[in-house]
Amino acid sequence: MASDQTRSAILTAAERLYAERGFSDVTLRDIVAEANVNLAAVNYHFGSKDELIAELFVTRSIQTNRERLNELKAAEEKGGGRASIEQIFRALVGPTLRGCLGPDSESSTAARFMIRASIESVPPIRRIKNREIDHLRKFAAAMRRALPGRDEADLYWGLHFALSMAHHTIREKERLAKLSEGKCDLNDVQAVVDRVVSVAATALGAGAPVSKPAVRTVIPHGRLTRQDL
Amino acid sequence: MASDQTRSAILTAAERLYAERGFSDVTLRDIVAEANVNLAAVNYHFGSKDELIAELFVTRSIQTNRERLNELKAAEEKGGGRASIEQIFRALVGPTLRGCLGPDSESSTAARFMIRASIESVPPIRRIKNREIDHLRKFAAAMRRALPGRDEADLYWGLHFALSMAHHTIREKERLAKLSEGKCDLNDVQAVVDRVVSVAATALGAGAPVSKPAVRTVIPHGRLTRQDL
DNA sequence: GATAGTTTCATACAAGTGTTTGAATTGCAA
DNA sequence: TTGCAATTCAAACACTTGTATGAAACTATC
Repeated sequence: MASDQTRSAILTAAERLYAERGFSDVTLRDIVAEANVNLAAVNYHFGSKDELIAELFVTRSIQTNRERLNELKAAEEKGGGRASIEQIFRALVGPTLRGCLGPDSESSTAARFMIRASIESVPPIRRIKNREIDHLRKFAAAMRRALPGRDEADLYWGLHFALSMAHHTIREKERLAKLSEGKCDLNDVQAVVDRVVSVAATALGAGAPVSKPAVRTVIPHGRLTRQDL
Repeated sequence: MASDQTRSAILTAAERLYAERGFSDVTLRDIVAEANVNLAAVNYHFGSKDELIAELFVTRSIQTNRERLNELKAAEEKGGGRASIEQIFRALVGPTLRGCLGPDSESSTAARFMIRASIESVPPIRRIKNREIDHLRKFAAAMRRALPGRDEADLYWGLHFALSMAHHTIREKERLAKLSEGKCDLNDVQAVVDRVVSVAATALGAGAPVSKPAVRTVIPHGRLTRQDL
């Protein structure tokens, strides 16, 4: 099984290059040059370029989804099996926004990679995103528990809008900063999360948002367990 | 000047193929085969593949932006130089949503092309989108007139969220339909527009949304005036 | 230390890409 | 009809791309 040295060198180099220059501008030859490995190593270790990209994306997605579910679970346990709608939305959009915005989003390769993935959307990543539905259903279920009797469509629209605001903020953060001439502070992640949660919750006719801190640890790339995402 | 027949045949074929199969799957050879013209015609008439894509996108963007501004202007004139925040949001998201959602979005090549452009985001299109800021500033100005004294950042966030919900709904309409198992009706465009406007306006602390019909005419492709977009 | 399995390597492959070329053709005006 | 510019065309160009190959180097086991 050797040291996996080559394998993780490829992952690290690929993530950095994709984060910096985007998927369409980076070739396998760029990656192996950066990683100081042979060209054939990519196909040997990953099978194909697309599988390499998929593994990069899955690794980061697993982390985000785990954080989301942890936060949701914590909120529900504290509330005796039921979380407030604000807590649910916070668990949904918090991890993503904290990961892709904020002070270290410029320095963190993982964050910049995920932003690229959000903007460019190449085929292997699209395929994975399509499997995210099961994950979202868990949040829909939590919302149903929080707002019983509420029209189902309203709940889904609320979930959808919460994700809309979070993802679009990440995708277009530069444009928003330029448009607002810096008046919208995208570095204050806490405030951004509060705002998104507040708007999403208000749209559902719930109360005012609550504030809550959170931590984030970064998974290094390595052999992947891939329990799906 | 000849008949421009070749030129518009290329535009038509390109838009259809891009709409159907996406940018990454369609080559110039596919396009010229569909258009029954010579391969070199693309470079002769457009200069490059990217300029062809840019022209396709600019044509449709001009249409959307014109509709937006017309609707905004109409609302402001009716309100004596000041439109309500709901009217402003409606003018902003209505044309896009009507164009990309609704019954004819499956049949309309233009609509499917714009959805592709929203999902895939290739370089020439990204470059054009970056120039959209001037256009958005006009809406920011209208919002300032509608809600004088309101914090500037709030206004920009409101504008941003309105666009977030509209664009994300277009991008992920299939996922939302699947997630909600059809409970979210994306064919009722009027209702979708109402919902987006309502949420965006509520987020700004304004009142309930108003309802308003609108018409849409499709510009055929042809020689482009390109007064920017 | 021989053997079997894994990993690395240089190199070639095969195909597809947008673009260019220069000659043919067309259309229109003088 | 002639002349000239605009357009079309077949062909090739010049690369880049991801992938495959088969020998070499390494590693661990017996």
